[in-house]
Amino acid sequence: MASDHTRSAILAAAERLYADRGFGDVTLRDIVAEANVNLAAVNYHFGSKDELIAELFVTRSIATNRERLRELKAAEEAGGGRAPIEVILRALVGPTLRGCLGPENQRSTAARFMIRASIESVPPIRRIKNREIDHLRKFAGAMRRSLPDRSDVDIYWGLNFALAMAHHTIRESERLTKLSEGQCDLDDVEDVVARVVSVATMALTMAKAETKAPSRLAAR
Amino acid sequence: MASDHTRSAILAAAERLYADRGFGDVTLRDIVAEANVNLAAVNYHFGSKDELIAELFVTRSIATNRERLRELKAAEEAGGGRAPIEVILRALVGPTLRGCLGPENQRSTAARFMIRASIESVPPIRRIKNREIDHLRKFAGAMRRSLPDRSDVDIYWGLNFALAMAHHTIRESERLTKLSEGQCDLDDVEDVVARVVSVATMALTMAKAETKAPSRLAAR
DNA sequence: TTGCAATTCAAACACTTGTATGAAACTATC
DNA sequence: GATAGTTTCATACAAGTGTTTGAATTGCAA
Repeated sequence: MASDHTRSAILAAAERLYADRGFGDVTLRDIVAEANVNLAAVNYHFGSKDELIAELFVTRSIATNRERLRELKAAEEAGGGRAPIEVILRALVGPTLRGCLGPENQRSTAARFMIRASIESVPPIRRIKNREIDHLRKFAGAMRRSLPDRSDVDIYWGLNFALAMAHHTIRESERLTKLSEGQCDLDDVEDVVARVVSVATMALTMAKAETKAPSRLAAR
Repeated sequence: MASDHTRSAILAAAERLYADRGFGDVTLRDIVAEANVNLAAVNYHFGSKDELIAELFVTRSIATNRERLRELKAAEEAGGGRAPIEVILRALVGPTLRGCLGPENQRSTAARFMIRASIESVPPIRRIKNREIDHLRKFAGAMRRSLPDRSDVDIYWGLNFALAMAHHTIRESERLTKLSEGQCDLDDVEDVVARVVSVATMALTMAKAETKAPSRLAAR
């Protein structure tokens, strides 16, 4: 089998470095140094830097999507085709939050890599990313089944806001800690998950009577 | 005064390009081409590329912060020291959303540049960014005055979520449009503002009884 | 006009990037 | 153990980056 030691060493090193420092300032030379392999190995095994990134993203994307869907599926079957909205939202944002926040040694390289990918949107990833929309559509479907009275538009907005809160909290966790002078405990991941899920649930279940009322109350 | 035509042409071109394409793939040569000036002009007038970016960011940061605070101040004075939470939130997220969404010709280069800066977090900007925390603290103060019964932690989380929804919606507007197949109308900016403000208000005013309840309902 | 400082310009520099090359080392099959 | 195919390696390459240089040009004061 030729022991693809080099190949997987490159993949692991690349994922770790990208997760830690972003795509912007990680060079092939950084990666091969971290992986203890020769510079040319990347092009030999993957063809190009972009193809390395693409493979990394595709692999992780499939894995985490399958993981999330499994959780969702289980919840829906347990509820006879309908899962409570909180459970759906928890399946959507829980894994990512748990993988990116909390005690350092419990964080998942994969989750952090995926967050980077969703943030920086480098060309090779942007080309593939449509896949994620189909994935989100499945969640939207489950949400619709869970809340048959809400309009599609409201469902999509709720989904959007849930992802917004989760991703932004991950991205800006340092700023929130600093702003709150440590009062917001981002190491208590389950509390963070609960907060995000709670607000997203409210967004999806509360009446929106006064939503459109004072259009420009504060417009100067 | 020597007619700083070149200087301001560079600033304008850089801001426009950065706003459109991000810091990642805009080179000095792109900027000077857009500004119709010589390549060396950037280093002559600003010292370095990083100092150009820093000046751009500082200028815009001061301006938009002053703008937002003016709106906030006015609202608080009109309410005798306390402004309704909706108005505060609207002052926080309204200008940015209006500047980045809506009809193309109404979008603001400044707002789009600031969003890029808050997303990509390039080194010269990261060094200055502490300033923004002080700015957010002022909003947190107003929110605390508006909702004296809420804990500081809840205030900070509400602030965090409001910014999360606004920024994420801007960043991922294209995806939301695609996901909802056009049903979510991101050109109707006032509707977007209303939705963000509405959810953030709920997050800040609703009781949080069940928040901490089912910690790992869906954990496999 | 003359002189001097500020500005512009074309060109080159030093450096980093991803990629390509061809020889060397290794591995497995006969 | 010789041989063919795979993998590794040091090195070079071409392109792009921000920056520097020193001469040309401009604008303004004496």
